Amino acid sequence: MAKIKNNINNTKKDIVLKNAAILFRKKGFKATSLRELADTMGIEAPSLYNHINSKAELLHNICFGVANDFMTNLQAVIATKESAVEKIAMLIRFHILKIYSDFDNVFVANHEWKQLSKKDLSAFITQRKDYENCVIEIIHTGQKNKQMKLLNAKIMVLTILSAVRGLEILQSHKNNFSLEELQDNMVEQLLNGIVK
Amino acid sequence: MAKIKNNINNTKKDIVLKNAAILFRKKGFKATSLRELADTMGIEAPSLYNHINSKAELLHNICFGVANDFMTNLQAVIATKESAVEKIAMLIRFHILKIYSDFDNVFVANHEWKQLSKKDLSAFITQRKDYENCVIEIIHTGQKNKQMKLLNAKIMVLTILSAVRGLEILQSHKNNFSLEELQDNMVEQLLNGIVK
DNA sequence: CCTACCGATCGGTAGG
DNA sequence: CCTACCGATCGGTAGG
Repeated sequence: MAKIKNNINNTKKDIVLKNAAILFRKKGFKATSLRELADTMGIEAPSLYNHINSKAELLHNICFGVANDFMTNLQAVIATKESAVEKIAMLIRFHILKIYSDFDNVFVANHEWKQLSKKDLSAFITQRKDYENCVIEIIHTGQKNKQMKLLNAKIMVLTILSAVRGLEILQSHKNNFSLEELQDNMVEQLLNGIVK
Repeated sequence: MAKIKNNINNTKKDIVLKNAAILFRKKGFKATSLRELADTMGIEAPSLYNHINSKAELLHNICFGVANDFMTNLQAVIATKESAVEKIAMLIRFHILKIYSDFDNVFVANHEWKQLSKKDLSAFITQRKDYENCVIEIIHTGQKNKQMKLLNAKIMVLTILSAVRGLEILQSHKNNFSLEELQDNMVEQLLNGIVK
């Protein structure tokens, strides 16, 4: 009988990936052993190799999975007819949505990518750079259209991405405010500031 | 002859700490071995123990050193007679100054603190929480004085601290803009936004 | 999916 | 500051 794959976590490999993301997020990639990971599934460490090829592969799948999600969304946002300001708002909202709904994977991609293998690492950095350059382009458009201030566009993007990527404290605050409240407040602050 | 200690990097322990910060920043705490660290000084690993007591002690000193710097500055800022808005601007400027002038230590404190020993970890988290609560208090004052918008104060602080703490990409951009430009742009964006 | 086990590497100690 | 070495743990393999 052939196994039916779908996008929900149900293959064994998906479960391994999900549990790996949780452990990598809590303890870090290097500090997580495959024995611990196997423990979360009630199996022995060598049995993991029926589902994966290496520990590095787990981090690879998590980091590039997240990176692809963001890149896909970015391209969809760029393709819309919205204004530059609205596009930036959409990006901020998506970052917060993702970290809210897919916390472990996003956190690991944001904090553990340095542990990727040498080859993966350079590909990941390139993808990040591409992402940032696309956002800078949006800002440039907004500045040409006189929608946005003539601040340094690189710094503007660094600030926005740094703010949305670094929301590590979120988990403990998750009960304090809803997704919408977080999105609305952060979009308002990053676009229009906090001073009256 | 007694050794004369001063605040500049010149005792052997200071050199160990400085080199440790560089390695921890580049590779992560767990991924850095004491043998590598010893290599940077041209000595063998066991010789490190003439200057330190454990690997954990290195991370402890880095993280709490940075945390104390920020806490000291925060108290100085709070003690001034400046407005709430100006106080927040001062905090943002200090964060950027520190990450600019003391990059390795600040980066490690921001990204590797989860690897602290259990006891250190809870103390560090408490100190962070205290810091955030103090900043929230400043925001509340600004809101009461009608200087600041009535956005969620916790989210405002999370956003500001996330933005200044996550400036990891800074090192590669260090030649692209000066400290003052980075400070001015980020203060303007975080306080007044990027939309005209 | 298991048991048995490997070579490598780790933080750290003993003793000088 | 060194050499010699330790027990523990790691990612991963062999073989069933």
